[in-house]
Amino acid sequence: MMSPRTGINQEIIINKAVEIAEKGGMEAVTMATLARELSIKSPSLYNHFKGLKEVKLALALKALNLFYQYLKKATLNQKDGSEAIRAIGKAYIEFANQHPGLYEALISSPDPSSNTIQIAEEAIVDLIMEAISVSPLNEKEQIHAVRGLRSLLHGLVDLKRKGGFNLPLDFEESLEVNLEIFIKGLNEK
Amino acid sequence: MMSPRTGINQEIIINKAVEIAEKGGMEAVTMATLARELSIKSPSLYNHFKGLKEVKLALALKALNLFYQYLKKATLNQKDGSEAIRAIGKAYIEFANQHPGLYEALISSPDPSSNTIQIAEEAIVDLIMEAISVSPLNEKEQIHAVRGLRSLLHGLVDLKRKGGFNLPLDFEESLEVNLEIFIKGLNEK
DNA sequence: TACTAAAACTAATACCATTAGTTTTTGGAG
DNA sequence: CTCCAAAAACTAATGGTATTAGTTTTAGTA
Repeated sequence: MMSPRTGINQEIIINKAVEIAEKGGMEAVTMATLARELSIKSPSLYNHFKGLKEVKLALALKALNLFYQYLKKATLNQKDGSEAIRAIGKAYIEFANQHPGLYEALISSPDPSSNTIQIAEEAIVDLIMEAISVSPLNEKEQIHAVRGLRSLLHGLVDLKRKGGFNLPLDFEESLEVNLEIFIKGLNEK
Repeated sequence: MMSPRTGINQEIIINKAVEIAEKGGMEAVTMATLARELSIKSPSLYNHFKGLKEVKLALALKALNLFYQYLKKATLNQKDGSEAIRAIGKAYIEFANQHPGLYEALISSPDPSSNTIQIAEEAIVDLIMEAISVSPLNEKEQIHAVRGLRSLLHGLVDLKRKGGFNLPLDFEESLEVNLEIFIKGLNEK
């Protein structure tokens, strides 16, 4: 089906990229590192991807889908609104803690306007929307609130990773307190 | 006082780095670009800074102080808690919109454990703390809430910049709705 | 078995940061 | 007023990165 000389392919490259991102973060995902780890020379990678950006885009897509699966699992057991929000918040931070490299990959897509990326993001947004749609807000406000919850969670992850939280105060507790603040604010009309 | 051959100095370099960051983002802040813009050769920069990381640290510090001044001004007119939170939130997003390169610089300090950086960050945290200290939360919860507000605002900025908001919905409105959710959640016990 | 196309390769270019070693310059000491 | 030492510039070189062009290898298919 693929004719002559079946060697490395896109899937193999992206799997290796996942591995490298998990070990060393996005900074380690380079054509040079990929080639070394795959025991080929870096120009050979251009037979499969146009360049590093395209590799990172495919990696972002893979990471987004893994992230979605993780969040989905966490919300499977039917829960009411508040519980669903807590479950999503907890899962979001768990994923980012356990897979910092993948989280970095999915958040720093080199081309956010890409169709495939937007579709994958939409699935996550829909998941969060379900949890929030129980609130007394109108639909527009609910979409704003989804942005708010995503921003809160991403902000917590990103500021923590960048050393923005210096006071000796438990991070998990910060998550819990702020989820409660968000839930209360959402339901108090 | 500085003896022989007074040429370029740290201040001049950082001012140019600010200029470059404002125009082209942190990606454009390189030793090569700095040297070109200052009409010197890049190795000469090493007479004034140990390397690019040190330059970026000094730039982050400068950006943090400018950011602090901006937020400070926005909260000068004595306001009650909720109004202060709205003012800080608005100013935070304004600064990030008007100076995306500086915001990027201050948030991506190459060494968050640096003393000078931590002191500058603390000033900003204190500013936000003042606004939040009106709430009925205990002190520990208030610190968590400061983290929450910072995370919400940073998340909004960062997700927007990275193309994370695709629905045709006004960004400023997202800010306003989520500030109200936060304020309500903060005050409802 | 031979051809073809994919996938590897080598070689080269053009960036980047950084180090080592050399030259230039100039304020202040004599 | 001269000279000298130290600061700040320079050149040259190394090694890292992405990428392009052109060549060789290889394996499935005709």
